[in-house]
Amino acid sequence: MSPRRSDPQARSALIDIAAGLLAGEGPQALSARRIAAEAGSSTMTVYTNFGGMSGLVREMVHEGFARLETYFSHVATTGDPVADMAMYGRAYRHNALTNPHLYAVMFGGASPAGFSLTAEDRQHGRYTLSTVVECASRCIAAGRFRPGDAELVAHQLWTAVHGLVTLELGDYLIEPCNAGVVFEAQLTGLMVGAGDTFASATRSVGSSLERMGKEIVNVDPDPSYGESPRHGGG
Amino acid sequence: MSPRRSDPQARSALIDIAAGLLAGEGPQALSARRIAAEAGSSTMTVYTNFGGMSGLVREMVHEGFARLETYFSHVATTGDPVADMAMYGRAYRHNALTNPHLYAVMFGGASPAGFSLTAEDRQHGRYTLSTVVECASRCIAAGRFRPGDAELVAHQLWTAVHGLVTLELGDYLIEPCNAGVVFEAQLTGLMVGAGDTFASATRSVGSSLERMGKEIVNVDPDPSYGESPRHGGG
DNA sequence: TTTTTTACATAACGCTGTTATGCCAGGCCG
DNA sequence: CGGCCTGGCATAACAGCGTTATGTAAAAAA
Repeated sequence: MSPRRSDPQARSALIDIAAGLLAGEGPQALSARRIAAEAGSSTMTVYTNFGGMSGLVREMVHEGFARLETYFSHVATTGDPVADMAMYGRAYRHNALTNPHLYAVMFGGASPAGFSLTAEDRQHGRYTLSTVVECASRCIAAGRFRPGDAELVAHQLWTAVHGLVTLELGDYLIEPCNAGVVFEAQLTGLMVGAGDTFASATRSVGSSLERMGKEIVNVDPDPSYGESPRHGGG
Repeated sequence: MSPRRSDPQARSALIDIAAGLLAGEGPQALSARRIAAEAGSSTMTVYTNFGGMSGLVREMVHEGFARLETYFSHVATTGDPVADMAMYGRAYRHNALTNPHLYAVMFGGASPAGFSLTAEDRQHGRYTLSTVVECASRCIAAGRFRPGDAELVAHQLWTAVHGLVTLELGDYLIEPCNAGVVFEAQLTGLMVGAGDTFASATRSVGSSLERMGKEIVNVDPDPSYGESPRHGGG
């Protein structure tokens, strides 16, 4: 139509269109032809601007993390680090529920078949959680969480909330196990589990935990199905 | 080649081939043509036996849950329900790490673009966790977990472990946050969070939790990106 | 103004799931 | 035994995908 040269807004325009398509019609609408048609151009624009669909999806993932960071930045510091932490959890879930398809692209790989994130992309995403790590540090410093690695605690919270959100988006959580109820219970349980009662509680629970071996890893119901030997035994 | 009629083993043979392809070469090898070529037949076999790729993928999901159930059945009952529960968690993670691609298909939707599970499929998968629910009941009955809904507790554990496993498979967890370390810490924290120390711990933590409002859900950094109004507030 | 760069449109390649057509081996019935 | 008929499978085609080669024309550079 109007082939203007070096249009700096072309990139963000395409990203916006792709985001709208993803939000409105789901992942299957994320095709180069569809995006180009929506933008009134040909599929080549995707390649000149992003080098291919992977590049565009990558930008959308960054956009997704940017939105998450925006939500995080809107969490008001209450002075109570534990309360702040729970708010970060709620913000995380709210972001995922508000942008379900985008969240699926970020973590679930609901994108063009052969797409996979770069290590740098994952690093970028993990960096978004530095806010949570800092909050965990504050919780520990305030004596509300037991002394330990703040990053470890933050990862515990992250993985737990991520798991619930993922299953919630996949419609795996149904009544009467309301996702919101499970979420709030999860939040409380995580705070308690990370809390200062840990040491005493470990006395009653940990003894059983230590009794457990790991012989389960030797059980292989059908070795012929064995996939890549990824399981290193952690 | 040898067009034998009504071969009841054709289905499982195709499933086996598909599972092997998925395990060996990843999700992108899961194509009707590839499977047919591997089976020495044409793509029509996929349609006569499964009605399409979705049907075959569905069967593979069932296969995945069957493997998980097998692992669960190999968890020896130690007499300590909390220890058993932790073992279920380890079995769950072990199954996911042993069959990473299959696990991704089960929950991540790493399958043909437009594929989605039926409500019955999810019900089927959830049924696999009834073992964990029973174990939670035993934990509660033994006074090791605080009184409450066993299904709720089981779902908490499930979502937490699932989240960690998902991020681990997606290479989102890196050193020094070793996934195994996070996992064991998560297990312990979950047991403590669900434990009988909950009531007392809530006294110190819950007060802050109750102070939190939910005003975060009103923050919308960029409404133009708003996706489907899925967020019902749980 | 002339040259070069470069973004884009067009068309094609190889791939995907899916479907219509036709063949041909079985089971069934006369 | 011979003819019919059902149905699984192979072949080929259709629509769509990501990607790429080629050509064109406009913007930047000389």
